[in-house]
Amino acid sequence: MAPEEIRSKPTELERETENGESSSAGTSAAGAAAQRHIPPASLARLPIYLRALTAMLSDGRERVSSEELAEAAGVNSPKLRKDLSYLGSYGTRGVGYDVLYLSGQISAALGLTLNWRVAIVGAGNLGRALAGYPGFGSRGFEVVALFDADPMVIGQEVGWLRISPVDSLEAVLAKTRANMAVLSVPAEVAQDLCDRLVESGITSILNFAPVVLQAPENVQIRKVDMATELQILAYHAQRAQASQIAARARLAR
Amino acid sequence: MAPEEIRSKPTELERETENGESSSAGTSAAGAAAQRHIPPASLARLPIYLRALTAMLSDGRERVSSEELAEAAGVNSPKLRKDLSYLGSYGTRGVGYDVLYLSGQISAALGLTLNWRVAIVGAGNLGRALAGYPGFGSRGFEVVALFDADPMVIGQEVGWLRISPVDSLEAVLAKTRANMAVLSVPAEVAQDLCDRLVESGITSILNFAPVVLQAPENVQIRKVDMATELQILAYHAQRAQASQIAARARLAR
DNA sequence: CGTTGTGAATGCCTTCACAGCA
DNA sequence: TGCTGTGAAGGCATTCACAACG
Repeated sequence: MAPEEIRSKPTELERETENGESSSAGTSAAGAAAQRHIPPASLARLPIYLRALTAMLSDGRERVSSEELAEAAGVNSPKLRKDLSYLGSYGTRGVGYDVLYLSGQISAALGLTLNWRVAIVGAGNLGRALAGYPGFGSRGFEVVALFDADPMVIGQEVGWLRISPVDSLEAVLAKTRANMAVLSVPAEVAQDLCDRLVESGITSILNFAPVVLQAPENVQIRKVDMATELQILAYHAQRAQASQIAARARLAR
Repeated sequence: MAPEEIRSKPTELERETENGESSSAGTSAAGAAAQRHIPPASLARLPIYLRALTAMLSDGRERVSSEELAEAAGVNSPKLRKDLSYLGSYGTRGVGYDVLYLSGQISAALGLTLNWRVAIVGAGNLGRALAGYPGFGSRGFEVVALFDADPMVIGQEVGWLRISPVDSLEAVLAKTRANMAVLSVPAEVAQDLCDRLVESGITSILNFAPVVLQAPENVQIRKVDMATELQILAYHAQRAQASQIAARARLAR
């Protein structure tokens, strides 16, 4: 359980600055993350950096500057450096960052050294796409269960998994010791299944259904919604179009 | 082409306040949106409000207060009101909002009254899931083409569409007059296809591939990445776990 | 009288410039 | 000398309280 910290550059590292509560003497942190809290906006970019670093690693790259990494991640370099500074000082001035070391540190900060056991609820095209997504396994995420309600698909195999009946949700979650869930079900049943997941002790849910889920606040819910994204694109496209028309009208005048 | 404005409460509406450039005399706006610019954070929430309103409409609901709508959308009511205020004053003090009217106004602001013709590139499980997604058609988005590179799937039918060879991308985009694209292809080929889309005049792209795409800045790109979302969940779950362990350690002391 | 619309205050995110260090 | 790490400044976003108004 307690994740080994990936090291390769043993410099100053120990930081005892707790996150506010329980200050005073060193609680010394049972191996795992006693890191201070990362601002949400920065947190959301860390996976991007990690992905870029991983790509560099497989290219055999050993060092990288903030400038290059920022470019690869599509941000500017001061932003990148500030983001990394929330984790610690893992670079070398005048040189740059060690690719392997930095990726290890980001992984640790994100908690990817732990074993995440993901249950996917809903085995339609989307659920199957997710189950077969290669990006999962490579990052400490293991899909341990796949559910559906349709008797026609229950029992089918997808990759290494057999689709379980959603009736047995609670039992299978317990047996597989899943600690995360992905909801890829129709909107109408999403809230009900969310409730059952929460009831079963799941506290991290990724929701693909186009509804706002209600859950206790100790449950972390994130949503992915392509309709929303398309609508935002439509807004910008419409504006671009409108200002083009306006420009043409100005010319014609 | 020029979208009809959905009306049902003809009050003060005309706003000529252009977005900065081209001020002076009334350019009078060719029917469409001459609205002022909406802050990104608010913009991202409008689709959620719209979805909640649509659900209320189909429940036969006619009026709603900011409090109720906020609840349904998972935000607090001052935030909702401020967001709506960027569009205009569409409520009635002491009463609330007309559900139909407000949803029409949000749709118009987002540009959903125009016809968006979407091409989906990549017909794997994800691409098929997207092609069959019911949320598209209902919001002014029409899937007009579906591409794949695999000779085994080219020619297959998905819903009303036949899968086209990606070799004919440019030709089919032109013929179908697509003005938006969704990329649901493997990461390795995403940038190449993005380039071809841009070359063909597409300026709005929704990217599901786990790479940062490079494109000219007049091209709007949005990304959806489940690996990123899961990693953010992992971060929070790990923290919750860590602070639980810390609490237990404090008790044991 | 109840609910919207909005200035003002607060807090968070980003940018910038440069100090600090290998 | 060159690149990282970070305080300080500026710009958005959110919150709040209340004025405006049907």
